[in-house]
Amino acid sequence: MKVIEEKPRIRITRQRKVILEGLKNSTSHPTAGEVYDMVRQELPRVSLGTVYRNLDTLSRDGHILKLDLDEGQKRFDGRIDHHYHLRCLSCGRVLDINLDPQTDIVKKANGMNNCLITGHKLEFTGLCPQCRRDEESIKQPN
Amino acid sequence: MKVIEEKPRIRITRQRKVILEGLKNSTSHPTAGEVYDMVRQELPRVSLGTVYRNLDTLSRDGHILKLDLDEGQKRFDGRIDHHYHLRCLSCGRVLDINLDPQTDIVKKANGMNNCLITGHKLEFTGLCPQCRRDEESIKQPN
DNA sequence: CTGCATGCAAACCGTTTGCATCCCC
DNA sequence: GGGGATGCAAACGGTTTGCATGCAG
Repeated sequence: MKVIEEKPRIRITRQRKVILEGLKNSTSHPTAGEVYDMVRQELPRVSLGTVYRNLDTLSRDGHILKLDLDEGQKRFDGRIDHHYHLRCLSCGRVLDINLDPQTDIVKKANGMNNCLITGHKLEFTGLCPQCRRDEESIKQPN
Repeated sequence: MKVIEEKPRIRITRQRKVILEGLKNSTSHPTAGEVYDMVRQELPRVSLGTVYRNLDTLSRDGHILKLDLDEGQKRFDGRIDHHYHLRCLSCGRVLDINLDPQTDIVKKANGMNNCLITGHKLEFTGLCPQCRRDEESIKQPN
């Protein structure tokens, strides 16, 4: 994961290393608070402000993604290629949806209203595999 | 959409009437604070709490939409059919995008990951017509 | 050794809520 | 008249920020 070395602007601190590696090794799309908890296990004296500042810096420099899904707080993603998410309405979990970026939609939308569309975000809602299974087993017990 | 008649639960107060009519006659997707300002012109003694409570009630009952786009605060929409939005990266304005709901995408995504997708939200980003024009006139002055 | 990054705590901002009063039905 | 709705103000939760100190380069 030679993400940081290529951008000399950012100073590599222990806090940053832990945050970035934590996110790269996770698919859980944690909130800032959850990242804070994670980092604290390795660096107990880290401050929440530092976590916020670094999540900001790292996302601004393109090392991570800052996700703003339909809930109060933001989430962070170590996977930075353009992809979509599902938010489970039952448990709140956020999962990746492996659907190729739908550039044709952007093309379709781009003609309308004389706008110039440069990006898009697609958020799915529904049930994650676990909750789906749970729900089905309630309705149809063996 | 006989939404109101079937739900006698909501009491029709002056505050609610002003909020709802204001939203129905607008396409600007105002924030709660902007709705507050609008209502205050008619009911100067209205409280911000009341505005929040009513925006909540009205959206919960399906009379308006609560939008959570990628910015700090939520916006509200008097148009309740499923449609998409563009957020202008230059001026922050939010506009409707008249693109039919892309149900085929949901179908495509639904097979993956064993999820059960029940809804989706599509947010475009780019330049609104005004800002697009402004930008072009800067680059290519006559 | 320089100045960006940190820890700490206070501030911030959008939103929610408790309570006494009001007013719609 | 009764109970939901209001105004007011305080509280809340996530996030940001000012400042003195620390540490990476």
